[in-house]
Amino acid sequence: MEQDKLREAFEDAFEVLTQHSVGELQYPPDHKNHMAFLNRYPHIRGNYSCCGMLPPEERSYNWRSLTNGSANFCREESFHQSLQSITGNQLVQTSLFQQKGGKGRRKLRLFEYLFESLCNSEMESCIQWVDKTKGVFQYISKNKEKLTELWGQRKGNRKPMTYQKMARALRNYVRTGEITKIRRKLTYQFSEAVLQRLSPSHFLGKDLFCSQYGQPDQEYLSLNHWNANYYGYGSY
DNA sequence: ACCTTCGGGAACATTT
DNA sequence: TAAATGTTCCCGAAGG
Repeated sequence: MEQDKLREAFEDAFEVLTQHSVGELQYPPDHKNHMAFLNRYPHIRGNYSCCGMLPPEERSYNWRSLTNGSANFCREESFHQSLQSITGNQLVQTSLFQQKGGKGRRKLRLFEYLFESLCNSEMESCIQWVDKTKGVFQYISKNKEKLTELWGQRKGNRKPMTYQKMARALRNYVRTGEITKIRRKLTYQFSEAVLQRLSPSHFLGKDLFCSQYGQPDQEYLSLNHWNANYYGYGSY
């Protein structure tokens, strides 16, 4: 009984944490890891509301829930403060290159794959940060096809993925506001809401979003304001 | 002129 | 079944 509760608590905590990271998810295989995890992050105790996540049965992965979730996440000061002890890398490494078996597994999305690649030093020759804090990144012209081919393989596409096709998918992101195109060759920018989801630690210390004085609805305004500046990257 | 990059329409496929 | 999320193909434009 006690073990079941502990296990549930861990699963909640792990999911909460990894939902704000990137990639496909997997529960660790044994209970030792559960315990080690909880000991390492005792502030995360399997409360979905601690970062605005819905319980699994209510959760949907559309854009609206993503932005709402990140807004709620930013309102939770205690969780915000707790995360200060976790680096972006730690968050990423918790779930990168992993798969969640069993319930609720979802597809890896392209922007998650891009973020994952940006955090992977082995992909530096293919894609790099231009301004990590603002989520601006750039494909490396010479090797970008390697990155796209790996994406295609990972998705198990019928035909090889190309930059042309990946860029087409990115333009869909531009339409939905998840990514903006920077007026610079091969350069894009994650939207702030996407960045918050992928790596909340990006925003630690940014009073723009996590201020205790901030109003929840302001996120959308600030998001627009933030994106409105994207033409200003001509100096890069 | 050529190549690369960009932008979008449209049909189609897969997953949730 | 419908919606979400790409994937694939195509065409034309812009810029170096």
